[in-house]
Amino acid sequence: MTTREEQKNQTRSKILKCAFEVFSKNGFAAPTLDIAKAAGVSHGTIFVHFSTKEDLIIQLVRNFSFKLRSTIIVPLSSPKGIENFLINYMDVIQKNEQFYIRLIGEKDLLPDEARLMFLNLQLSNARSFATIVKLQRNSMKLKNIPSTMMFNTWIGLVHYYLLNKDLFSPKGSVIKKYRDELISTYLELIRVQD
Amino acid sequence: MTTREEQKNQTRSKILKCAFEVFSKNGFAAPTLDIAKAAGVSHGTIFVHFSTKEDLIIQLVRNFSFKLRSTIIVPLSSPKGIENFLINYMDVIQKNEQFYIRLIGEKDLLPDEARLMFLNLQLSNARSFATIVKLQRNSMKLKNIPSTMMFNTWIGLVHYYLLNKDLFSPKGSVIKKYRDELISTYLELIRVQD
Amino acid sequence: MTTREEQKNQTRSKILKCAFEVFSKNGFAAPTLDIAKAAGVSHGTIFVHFSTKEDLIIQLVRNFSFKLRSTIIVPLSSPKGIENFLINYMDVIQKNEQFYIRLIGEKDLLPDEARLMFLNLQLSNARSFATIVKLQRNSMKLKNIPSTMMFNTWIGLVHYYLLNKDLFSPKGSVIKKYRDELISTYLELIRVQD
Amino acid sequence: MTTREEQKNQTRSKILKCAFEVFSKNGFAAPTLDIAKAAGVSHGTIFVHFSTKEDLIIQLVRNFSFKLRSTIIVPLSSPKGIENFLINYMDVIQKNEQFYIRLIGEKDLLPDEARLMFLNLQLSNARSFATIVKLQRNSMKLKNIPSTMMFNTWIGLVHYYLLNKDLFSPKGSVIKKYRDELISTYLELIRVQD
DNA sequence: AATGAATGAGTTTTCATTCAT
DNA sequence: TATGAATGAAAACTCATTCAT
Repeated sequence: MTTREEQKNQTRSKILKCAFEVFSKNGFAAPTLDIAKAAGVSHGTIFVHFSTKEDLIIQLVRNFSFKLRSTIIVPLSSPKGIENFLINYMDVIQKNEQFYIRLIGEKDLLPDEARLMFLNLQLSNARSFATIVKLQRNSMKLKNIPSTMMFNTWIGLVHYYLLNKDLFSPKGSVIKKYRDELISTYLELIRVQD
Repeated sequence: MTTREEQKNQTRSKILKCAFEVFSKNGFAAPTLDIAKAAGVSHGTIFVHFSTKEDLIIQLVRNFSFKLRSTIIVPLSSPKGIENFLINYMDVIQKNEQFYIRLIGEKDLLPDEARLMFLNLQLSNARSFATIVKLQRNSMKLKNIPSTMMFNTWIGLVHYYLLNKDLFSPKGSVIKKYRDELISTYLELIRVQD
Repeated sequence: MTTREEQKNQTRSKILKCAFEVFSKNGFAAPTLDIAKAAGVSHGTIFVHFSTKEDLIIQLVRNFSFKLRSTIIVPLSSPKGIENFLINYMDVIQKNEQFYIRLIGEKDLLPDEARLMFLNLQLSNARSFATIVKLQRNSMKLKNIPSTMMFNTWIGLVHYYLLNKDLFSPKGSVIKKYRDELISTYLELIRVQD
Repeated sequence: MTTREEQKNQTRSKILKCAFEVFSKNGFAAPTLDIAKAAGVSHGTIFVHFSTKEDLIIQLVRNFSFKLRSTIIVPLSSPKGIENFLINYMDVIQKNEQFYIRLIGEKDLLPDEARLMFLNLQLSNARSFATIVKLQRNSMKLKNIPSTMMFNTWIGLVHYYLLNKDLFSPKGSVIKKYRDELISTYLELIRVQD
């Protein structure tokens, strides 16, 4: 890679990084000029690397999905498979809580392609979860509920807390504050009591 | 009421009705001009009846909260109290599904006053639910989970389906399609199995 | 005059009175709606009595000019003619200080006709003053200066204080505060010292 | 300075110049769109260079005050100090007569900052004048009048002519037409005659 | 005569995007 | 490749004036 190309990549990365931060903080309606300022590049430079604001968002969501996908561990045959999955899931989200909140909260502002990618990520997670649940049914008596529903209940609960962060945890991370309570509640719910 | 007043009220109602529809369809960022067009009045007329766009939204949310409040029945001492509450809850939401979705999905675009009103409505519902749950514990064995968490799980699940309506039910009402499944799943989860 | 006509006149007077007050307080750019509210009549009523806002202002200035004209006394053959004129002039202005300030300060917002009327008033005053000066020259040694200039110096000084009321007397009347100082300064200036 | 910067400065200057002309001609209530048209730039361009209309006015008044300040000469120890000051004062005003008239006539439309700057300029001039008067008292017998009053009489007279330009000199410059008469009248007034 | 709801042209400001340098 | 000045299409809101009642 030539020096020129390297520098180009660096600029591009810088923009992506700063866009991530600006959008996390101010939402996807934040002006592209703010991103340029944050990245220390000119306004026009953004459009050298990304044809439109939509394109920038798409790349951002693509990277984000990829990162999440590669971070979410699916502990297939563990006896505590579900719990481990949930713990890991929470940790992953917590690391990019603000951006994740924007993603689920401003879904309708996203370009179609970005929305689809994020959707696919969730579907993929749902499938992973379903697999784990299936395996876990052996070692743990679970409520007789379709695994889709099981996942949706979980993700619904988590998203509810995330979207109402200002209510539940205005200052710090919601996930950090409620992680354990959410997990234990959920596990309690899906378990058949003896 | 004189004819003049009637006509004024009609215009006001027409604007409110059309604003409700336009916001339901396009979100709260929809231009006031679109509402004027939909209502068949001039742009200026909107500001004769509502001092600002924010004011219009506040009135809209006020009416909506009031309607919901007066429609949500709280069947205190029924043996099927929880189930009846949930059925009723779903029916009420279903009637204004689109607007409800905008309300929870574009929370951050709302004027403070509107956000607070809607928040209070949800808190009020949470309290009603808690009361019912307490009573129901006698006639039905329930999971040993704080009633707040019980409500949040329910509302999280429902909101998740609403916010992902395009995924679950792109054409018709999500609630109509999933009402029974959501209720039965939820009841199954909170019940202690024998 | 029939009762009907009486009432009509009353409404008209009420509007004129309130317009005078509103314009005094907020300037001629004040909305006609504010005047209607102050007068306790409907917005449309204003345009029943005055075809346009300009027309209303014209009537207002006409009345005002008339009132001033009839209040300004021209003490022709007094030995203290000039001084008496100045004292009276100040008193007359002071009674409607705010409106007078608007008139000289927002001259360019006035309809042509109104501007002309107010101009004529000032010309008439200038002529009166010239006459007095001529008579006074007998009993008092005055600077050898054209009487037009004498008047303009006086009115310039007074208007300067009026237009900078916020500087000279932000709370109460400027004229009240500076009347004596302005008069004595002026008299000192025009007198030939021995 | 690069070509780019030069061009930017040119646009900025062009806007300032045209704003100066448009405001001079139509007053500060003139629409920003008119300025854009006069400058041959798009409406948005104005707001690239000036964050708000108020900001534009502030810059304009700042430049104007600066120009006036640097042009007004204070001939301290001259035997004809006062006369020279007045001549120079008139010349300076004459160069930007229209704008100066708007400034004193639409004072209340100005942003606070602009009003303050122009006020300070006048105060500064008043102080200069006071100094000159003090020195001149040696070489010329002057009326026994506070120097503040001396300045106010002068500026009152000049402003009166300026504000009534349409009366005194509808076509050309008032100052040009009346400069000498105003100065000689004023000098005659403040002098003690022997 | 009085009402007051409705009109619509006019105003400032924002911001993604373009393009000459 | 990067720059950043310039663009122009919105968007919310104001207010004198009209007209059916």
